[in-house]
Amino acid sequence: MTKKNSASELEFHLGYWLRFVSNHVSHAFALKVEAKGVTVAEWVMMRELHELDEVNPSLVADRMGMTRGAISKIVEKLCAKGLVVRKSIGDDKRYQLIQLTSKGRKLVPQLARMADDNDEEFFGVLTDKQRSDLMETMRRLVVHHGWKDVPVQ
Amino acid sequence: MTKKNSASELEFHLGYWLRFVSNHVSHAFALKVEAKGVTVAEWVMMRELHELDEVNPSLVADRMGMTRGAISKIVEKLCAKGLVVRKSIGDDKRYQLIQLTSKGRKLVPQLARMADDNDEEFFGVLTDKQRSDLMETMRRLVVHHGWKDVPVQ
DNA sequence: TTGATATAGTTTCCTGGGAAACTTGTTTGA
DNA sequence: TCAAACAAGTTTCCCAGGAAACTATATCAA
Repeated sequence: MTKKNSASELEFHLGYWLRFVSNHVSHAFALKVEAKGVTVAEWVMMRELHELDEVNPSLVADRMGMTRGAISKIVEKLCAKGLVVRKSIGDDKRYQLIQLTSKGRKLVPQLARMADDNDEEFFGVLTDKQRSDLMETMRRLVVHHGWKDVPVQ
Repeated sequence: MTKKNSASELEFHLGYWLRFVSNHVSHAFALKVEAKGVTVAEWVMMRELHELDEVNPSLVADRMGMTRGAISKIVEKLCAKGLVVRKSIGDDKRYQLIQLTSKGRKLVPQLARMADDNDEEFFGVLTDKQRSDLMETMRRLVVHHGWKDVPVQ
C-alpha cells in the first residue's frame, strides 16, 4: 500500500478503527454486566477461572495481558463479592490458587448470555460469513503475535 | 448460531477478541508515539484537528466518543505542548475553537507514519483481501451503529 | 551455612478518563 | 424585564490499571 500522509489517508488505519469499534462494544457490554455487579475485567477473569478451574494469579495475568498488581486487585474484589476464593498450596507458600466459588460458577452462564446478546447487538448486522471471517482474522492475529495460548482446535 | 453456555463456547465472542487484539495493537502504538511526546488520545485529537481545521471541543468530543471533560484536559495538554491553540469566537463567549499550531501540523505526518508502521507490524500478516475485508467490516459496523459521521465516499 | 538472587503476590504512587457539579454566558418565557 | 432553563467548557471526585517498590518465601552459590 503506497500512501502519502495526507489528512484523508488518516481515516484508513486498521488499528484506529479496531480501537474505535472495540471501545464502543466493550462500553456497551460494561453497562450490561454492571447490572450483575461485575466489571468487564472481572468477567474476563471469571471466564478464565471457569476454563482453568484452579490457577495461579500470575498465569491469569499472562492470559489476560494485565499486570500482577492489577490482577491482585481484581481477585480481591471478586473475593469480596464471594465469587472467587484464594487457596494456598502446601509446599511453596509464595504460590496461591484462585478458583470460582459455586456462586461464581452459577453467575458465569448468565454473564455468558449477556456476552452473547452483546455480540448479537453489535455484530448481528454482519453476515455469517463476515462474522466467521472476522473471528478467523482475530484468531490469526492472536496466534501470529503469540499473545495467548489459544485453543486452536 | 445455537450455543450452550459451556466453558469452551466462551472462546467465541467477537467482542472479546476484538478487545483483546485492539488492546495489544493500541498499547504497542502508545509506546511508539510516546517517543514523540504524545499519547494515543492526543494523537487522535490531532488527527481530528488536521481533518477539521478549526473546531469546537464539543464536536471533537462527539467524534472521539469521549466526554467534554476529558477533551478539555487533552486540549490543555496539547496547548501546553504548543501543538494546539484555543481561540474564542467573537459572538458567543461560551464557544471556543481549537486548531493545530504549525508545530502541531508538522507533527501529524510523523505520527501518521508511526500509525502506518504499527498497522504494518500487526496486520501485515494478513492478506490484502483480509485487510480490506476487515476495514470494510469495521466501516460497516461504524456506519450501522451511527457512531460517527464517517466519510463513506 | 548463609548471603545473593529470584519469584509470587501486594501495595503505593501516578495517570487517564467518566460522572456530575460548577462557572460563565445565552436564550426563553411569563 | 428578569428569573429560569440551557449550553460550552472546566473542575472535582472517583475508579481502573500500569510501574515499580516492597514483603515474604524459596533457591542457589560460595
